[in-house]
Amino acid sequence: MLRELDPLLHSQLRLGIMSILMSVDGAEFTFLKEQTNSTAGNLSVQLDKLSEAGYITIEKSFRGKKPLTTCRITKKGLKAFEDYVNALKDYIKP
Amino acid sequence: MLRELDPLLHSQLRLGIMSILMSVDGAEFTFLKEQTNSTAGNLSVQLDKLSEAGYITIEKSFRGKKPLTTCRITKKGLKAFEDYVNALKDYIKP
DNA sequence: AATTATGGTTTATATTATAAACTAATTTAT
DNA sequence: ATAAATTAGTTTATAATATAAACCATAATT
Repeated sequence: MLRELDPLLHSQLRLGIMSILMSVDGAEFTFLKEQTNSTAGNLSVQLDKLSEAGYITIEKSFRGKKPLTTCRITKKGLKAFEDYVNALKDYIKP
Repeated sequence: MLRELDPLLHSQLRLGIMSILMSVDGAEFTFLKEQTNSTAGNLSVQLDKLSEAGYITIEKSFRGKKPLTTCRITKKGLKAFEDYVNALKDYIKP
Protein backbone atom coordinates (compact mmCIF):
# COMPACT_ATOMS: atom_id res chain seq x y z
CA MET A 1 0.00 0.00 0.00
CA LEU A 2 0.96 3.64 0.18
CA ARG A 3 3.36 4.15 3.04
CA GLU A 4 3.86 7.40 4.94
CA LEU A 5 6.43 9.77 3.48
CA ASP A 6 8.66 11.24 6.18
CA PRO A 7 7.44 14.86 6.15
CA LEU A 8 10.90 16.09 7.04
CA LEU A 9 12.27 14.68 3.82
CA HIS A 10 9.24 15.30 1.66
CA SER A 11 10.18 18.90 0.96
CA GLN A 12 11.97 19.90 -2.19
CA LEU A 13 14.73 21.84 -0.50
CA ARG A 14 15.38 19.43 2.37
CA LEU A 15 15.31 16.49 -0.01
CA GLY A 16 17.76 18.28 -2.27
CA ILE A 17 20.08 18.95 0.65
CA MET A 18 19.95 15.34 1.75
CA SER A 19 20.40 14.10 -1.79
CA ILE A 20 23.59 16.11 -2.12
CA LEU A 21 24.85 15.09 1.30
CA MET A 22 24.33 11.45 0.34
CA SER A 23 26.93 11.77 -2.40
CA VAL A 24 29.62 13.90 -0.79
CA ASP A 25 31.58 13.83 2.41
CA GLY A 26 30.59 17.19 3.82
CA ALA A 27 29.22 20.18 1.97
CA GLU A 28 29.61 23.85 2.70
CA PHE A 29 26.69 26.19 3.17
CA THR A 30 27.55 28.15 0.05
CA PHE A 31 27.87 25.00 -2.01
CA LEU A 32 24.47 23.78 -0.90
CA LYS A 33 23.03 27.19 -1.60
CA GLU A 34 24.33 27.10 -5.17
CA GLN A 35 23.39 23.52 -5.89
CA THR A 36 19.87 23.79 -4.50
CA ASN A 37 19.29 27.26 -5.89
CA SER A 38 17.87 28.40 -2.59
CA THR A 39 18.09 31.63 -0.65
CA ALA A 40 20.41 31.75 2.34
CA GLY A 41 17.49 32.30 4.71
CA ASN A 42 15.51 29.35 3.54
CA LEU A 43 18.59 27.15 3.48
CA SER A 44 19.53 28.17 6.99
CA VAL A 45 16.08 27.29 8.31
CA GLN A 46 15.92 23.94 6.56
CA LEU A 47 19.41 22.94 7.65
CA ASP A 48 18.41 23.62 11.23
CA LYS A 49 15.41 21.36 10.89
CA LEU A 50 17.47 18.53 9.48
CA SER A 51 20.01 19.08 12.21
CA GLU A 52 17.41 19.09 14.98
CA ALA A 53 16.07 15.81 13.66
CA GLY A 54 19.56 14.39 13.84
CA TYR A 55 19.67 13.80 10.09
CA ILE A 56 22.74 15.99 9.58
CA THR A 57 25.47 17.62 11.60
CA ILE A 58 26.36 21.28 11.20
CA GLU A 59 29.89 22.28 11.98
CA LYS A 60 30.77 25.92 12.30
CA SER A 61 34.32 27.04 11.86
CA PHE A 62 36.32 29.68 10.03
CA ARG A 63 38.11 29.67 6.74
CA GLY A 64 40.62 32.43 7.16
CA LYS A 65 38.48 35.12 8.69
CA LYS A 66 35.12 34.14 7.27
CA PRO A 67 32.65 31.83 8.90
CA LEU A 68 32.35 28.41 7.35
CA THR A 69 29.42 26.10 7.83
CA THR A 70 29.93 22.47 6.89
CA CYS A 71 27.14 19.91 6.78
CA ARG A 72 27.31 16.17 6.87
CA ILE A 73 24.68 13.46 6.79
CA THR A 74 24.47 11.23 9.87
CA LYS A 75 23.81 7.53 10.05
CA LYS A 76 20.27 8.32 11.15
CA GLY A 77 19.86 10.66 8.20
CA LEU A 78 21.14 8.07 5.80
CA LYS A 79 18.66 5.54 7.12
CA ALA A 80 15.83 8.06 6.93
CA PHE A 81 16.73 8.93 3.35
CA GLU A 82 16.77 5.29 2.31
CA ASP A 83 13.46 4.62 4.02
CA TYR A 84 11.97 7.65 2.32
CA VAL A 85 13.15 6.52 -1.10
CA ASN A 86 11.74 3.06 -0.54
CA ALA A 87 8.37 4.42 0.55
CA LEU A 88 8.34 6.77 -2.40
CA LYS A 89 8.74 3.88 -4.80
CA ASP A 90 5.19 2.78 -3.98
CA TYR A 91 4.01 6.07 -5.39
CA ILE A 92 6.06 6.29 -8.53
CA LYS A 93 6.55 2.75 -9.76
CA PRO A 94 5.15 2.15 -13.23
CA MET B 1 21.18 19.23 -11.83
CA LEU B 2 18.30 19.27 -9.39
CA ARG B 3 15.17 20.09 -11.34
CA GLU B 4 12.06 21.73 -9.92
CA LEU B 5 9.49 19.39 -8.45
CA ASP B 6 5.96 20.33 -9.52
CA PRO B 7 4.58 21.60 -6.21
CA LEU B 8 1.13 20.37 -7.09
CA LEU B 9 2.40 16.83 -7.22
CA HIS B 10 4.94 17.12 -4.44
CA SER B 11 2.38 16.54 -1.74
CA GLN B 12 1.87 13.17 -0.17
CA LEU B 13 -1.87 13.08 -0.62
CA ARG B 14 -2.02 14.52 -4.13
CA LEU B 15 0.81 12.29 -5.24
CA GLY B 16 -1.02 9.31 -3.77
CA ILE B 17 -4.19 10.24 -5.60
CA MET B 18 -2.35 10.61 -8.88
CA SER B 19 -0.42 7.41 -8.33
CA ILE B 20 -3.68 5.50 -7.91
CA LEU B 21 -5.30 7.22 -10.86
CA MET B 22 -2.33 6.23 -13.00
CA SER B 23 -3.15 2.58 -12.52
CA VAL B 24 -6.93 2.50 -12.74
CA ASP B 25 -9.53 3.74 -15.14
CA GLY B 26 -11.50 5.98 -12.81
CA ALA B 27 -11.65 5.85 -9.02
CA GLU B 28 -14.47 6.75 -6.67
CA PHE B 29 -14.12 9.27 -3.89
CA THR B 30 -14.61 6.63 -1.22
CA PHE B 31 -12.05 4.35 -2.83
CA LEU B 32 -9.46 7.10 -2.92
CA LYS B 33 -10.28 7.96 0.66
CA GLU B 34 -9.63 4.40 1.78
CA GLN B 35 -6.50 3.87 -0.27
CA THR B 36 -4.88 7.13 0.70
CA ASN B 37 -6.02 6.96 4.30
CA SER B 38 -7.13 10.55 4.19
CA THR B 39 -10.05 12.43 5.66
CA ALA B 40 -12.92 13.34 3.38
CA GLY B 41 -12.30 17.04 3.84
CA ASN B 42 -8.67 16.90 2.94
CA LEU B 43 -9.37 14.63 0.00
CA SER B 44 -12.08 16.92 -1.29
CA VAL B 45 -9.77 19.92 -1.19
CA GLN B 46 -6.88 18.15 -2.88
CA LEU B 47 -9.07 16.69 -5.60
CA ASP B 48 -10.29 20.18 -6.37
CA LYS B 49 -6.73 21.42 -6.74
CA LEU B 50 -5.82 18.61 -9.11
CA SER B 51 -8.97 19.25 -11.04
CA GLU B 52 -8.36 22.99 -11.29
CA ALA B 53 -4.91 22.28 -12.65
CA GLY B 54 -6.46 20.05 -15.28
CA TYR B 55 -4.63 17.00 -13.96
CA ILE B 56 -7.83 15.06 -13.28
CA THR B 57 -11.51 15.19 -14.10
CA ILE B 58 -14.18 14.92 -11.44
CA GLU B 59 -17.50 13.52 -12.51
CA LYS B 60 -20.45 13.80 -10.19
CA SER B 61 -23.38 11.45 -10.58
CA PHE B 62 -25.60 9.25 -8.46
CA ARG B 63 -25.47 5.60 -7.61
CA GLY B 64 -29.05 4.89 -6.71
CA LYS B 65 -29.87 7.82 -4.50
CA LYS B 66 -26.42 8.54 -3.18
CA PRO B 67 -23.94 10.96 -4.71
CA LEU B 68 -21.03 9.40 -6.50
CA THR B 69 -17.82 11.19 -7.33
CA THR B 70 -15.56 9.58 -9.90
CA CYS B 71 -12.06 10.81 -10.68
CA ARG B 72 -9.91 10.19 -13.71
CA ILE B 73 -6.46 11.32 -14.69
CA THR B 74 -6.21 13.48 -17.82
CA LYS B 75 -3.56 13.42 -20.51
CA LYS B 76 -2.11 16.59 -18.98
CA GLY B 77 -2.07 14.93 -15.57
CA LEU B 78 -0.33 11.87 -16.94
CA LYS B 79 2.33 14.04 -18.52
CA ALA B 80 2.79 16.02 -15.31
CA PHE B 81 3.11 12.83 -13.29
CA GLU B 82 5.74 11.43 -15.63
CA ASP B 83 7.68 14.69 -15.60
CA TYR B 84 7.53 14.76 -11.83
CA VAL B 85 8.83 11.21 -11.53
CA ASN B 86 11.68 11.99 -13.90
CA ALA B 87 12.67 15.10 -11.99
CA LEU B 88 12.46 13.20 -8.74
CA LYS B 89 14.93 10.64 -9.98
CA ASP B 90 17.66 13.28 -9.77
CA TYR B 91 17.05 13.44 -6.07
CA ILE B 92 16.84 9.78 -5.21
CA LYS B 93 19.18 8.00 -7.59
CA PRO B 94 21.93 6.09 -5.78
C1' DA C 1 -39.50 10.54 14.98
C1' DA C 2 -34.98 10.62 16.66
C1' DT C 3 -30.38 8.60 15.69
C1' DT C 4 -26.88 7.05 12.82
C1' DA C 5 -24.64 6.51 8.36
C1' DT C 6 -23.17 8.02 3.72
C1' DG C 7 -20.97 11.15 0.78
C1' DG C 8 -19.39 14.71 0.56
C1' DT C 9 -18.21 20.51 1.06
C1' DT C 10 -16.84 24.63 3.54
C1' DT C 11 -14.38 27.01 6.84
C1' DA C 12 -11.01 27.53 10.40
C1' DT C 13 -6.60 26.42 12.27
C1' DA C 14 -2.09 24.65 12.46
C1' DT C 15 2.03 23.82 9.92
C1' DT C 16 5.38 24.84 6.45
C1' DA C 17 7.87 27.32 3.15
C1' DT C 18 9.59 31.43 1.58
C1' DA C 19 11.00 36.05 1.50
C1' DA C 20 12.46 40.14 3.58
C1' DA C 21 15.06 42.34 6.92
C1' DC C 22 18.83 42.23 9.77
C1' DT C 23 23.70 41.19 11.90
C1' DA C 24 28.54 41.01 11.85
C1' DA C 25 32.56 40.98 9.80
C1' DT C 26 35.48 41.65 5.51
C1' DT C 27 36.93 43.47 1.19
C1' DT C 28 37.24 46.88 -2.25
C1' DA C 29 37.12 51.39 -3.94
C1' DT C 30 37.63 56.65 -3.17
C1' DA D 1 40.64 56.66 6.47
C1' DT D 2 36.08 55.91 5.41
C1' DA D 3 32.18 54.82 2.70
C1' DA D 4 30.18 51.24 -0.19
C1' DA D 5 29.70 46.66 -1.42
C1' DT D 6 30.32 41.63 -0.57
C1' DT D 7 30.23 37.40 2.12
C1' DA D 8 28.14 34.36 5.21
C1' DG D 9 24.96 33.68 7.45
C1' DT D 10 20.47 34.29 11.21
C1' DT D 11 16.02 36.00 12.67
C1' DT D 12 11.54 37.42 11.92
C1' DA D 13 7.46 38.23 9.24
C1' DT D 14 4.37 36.83 5.71
C1' DA D 15 2.41 33.89 2.30
C1' DA D 16 1.09 29.35 1.01
C1' DT D 17 -0.33 24.70 2.19
C1' DA D 18 -2.13 20.95 4.58
C1' DT D 19 -5.13 19.26 7.80
C1' DA D 20 -8.87 19.04 10.91
C1' DA D 21 -13.18 20.35 12.54
C1' DA D 22 -17.64 21.69 11.63
C1' DC D 23 -21.25 21.53 8.66
C1' DC D 24 -24.97 20.10 4.98
C1' DA D 25 -28.20 17.08 2.61
C1' DT D 26 -30.16 12.86 1.99
C1' DA D 27 -30.98 8.11 3.25
C1' DA D 28 -31.39 4.24 6.07
C1' DT D 29 -32.10 2.27 10.71
C1' DT D 30 -34.10 1.55 15.44
